[in-house]
Amino acid sequence: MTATSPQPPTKAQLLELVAALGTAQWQDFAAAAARQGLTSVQAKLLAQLKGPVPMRGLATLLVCDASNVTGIVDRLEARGLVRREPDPADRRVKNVVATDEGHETIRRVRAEMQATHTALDALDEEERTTLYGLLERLRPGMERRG
Amino acid sequence: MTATSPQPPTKAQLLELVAALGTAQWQDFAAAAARQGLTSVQAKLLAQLKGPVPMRGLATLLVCDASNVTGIVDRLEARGLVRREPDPADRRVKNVVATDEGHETIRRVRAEMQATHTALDALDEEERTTLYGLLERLRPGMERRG
DNA sequence: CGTTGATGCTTGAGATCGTCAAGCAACTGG
DNA sequence: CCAGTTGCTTGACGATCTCAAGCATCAACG
Repeated sequence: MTATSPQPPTKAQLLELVAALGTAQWQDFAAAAARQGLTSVQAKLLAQLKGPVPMRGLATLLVCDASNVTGIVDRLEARGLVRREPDPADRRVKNVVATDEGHETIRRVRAEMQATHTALDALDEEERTTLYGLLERLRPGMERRG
Repeated sequence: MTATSPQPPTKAQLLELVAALGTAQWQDFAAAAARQGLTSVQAKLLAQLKGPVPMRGLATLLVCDASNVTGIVDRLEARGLVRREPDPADRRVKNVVATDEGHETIRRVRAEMQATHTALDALDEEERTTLYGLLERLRPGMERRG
């Protein structure tokens, strides 16, 4: 059935496959987060904190209401994984920063996404380069509405 | 910057890109579902119903507790999008079936995932074939734990 | 047949997630 | 100084999710 040039997949098939892998990866992430005692959303927020980010910025990144971020940060802060710092330029703003323990925790989550790591290990360097290129081509259409 | 053979991406870069696209696609799906008055989870459940599926099977497909499925199906049933039918072979089992309106609703959700459709339209047939092949190579590592 | 154990589903309690409306503090532009 | 905007929090409420408990049914065994 498979020669050097198989039948091109329909858009529906491709869409289904992309959805399936997206779901699988998300659940891998959620499971890894749970092992660190975090919900998926908490881990996702923590993953954004390479530097200080204002509450409003987090709401934008997570595509949710700002009032929702308040609660998530509350719980992370209660566990010592993030800190709220005043913004020197605007006293309304609170910048969220990951603590050392926060950074270490999200590093562990990423390291423990076994299913994803295993899957990526199945590709050689050339295939990864090709895949990366194709996915980058998809990105422009995906980010910021459709 | 880009020659015919760019530097191979690190696994971390590839992982980040996969995660970003997975997130974008999920939010595209959630937005399309919301336009039909559904939450993402309700739409996701509805998307599984090509035929009758027992409650327990849905819990397995959605990777969640069976008691959770009860509530989601309750709400879908109250809106006439699914039905619970007795299983002729096992009176404990209730099979969930999408109604005509349920099928039509999930069809509309899929059709309205504009960002995803637009993104896929950016690829030509050969690229889609290549991408499909690579994603299929990833699947074995992703499904069923890692 | 009857008992024992496993399985399918629901219920209730409790936590998190998510939105909206309202409120206060602080910035911005006249 | 004043009006409008913006950033964050609070409270109310619904949806999602897990766990423990309960009921009905099935399967297996004596």
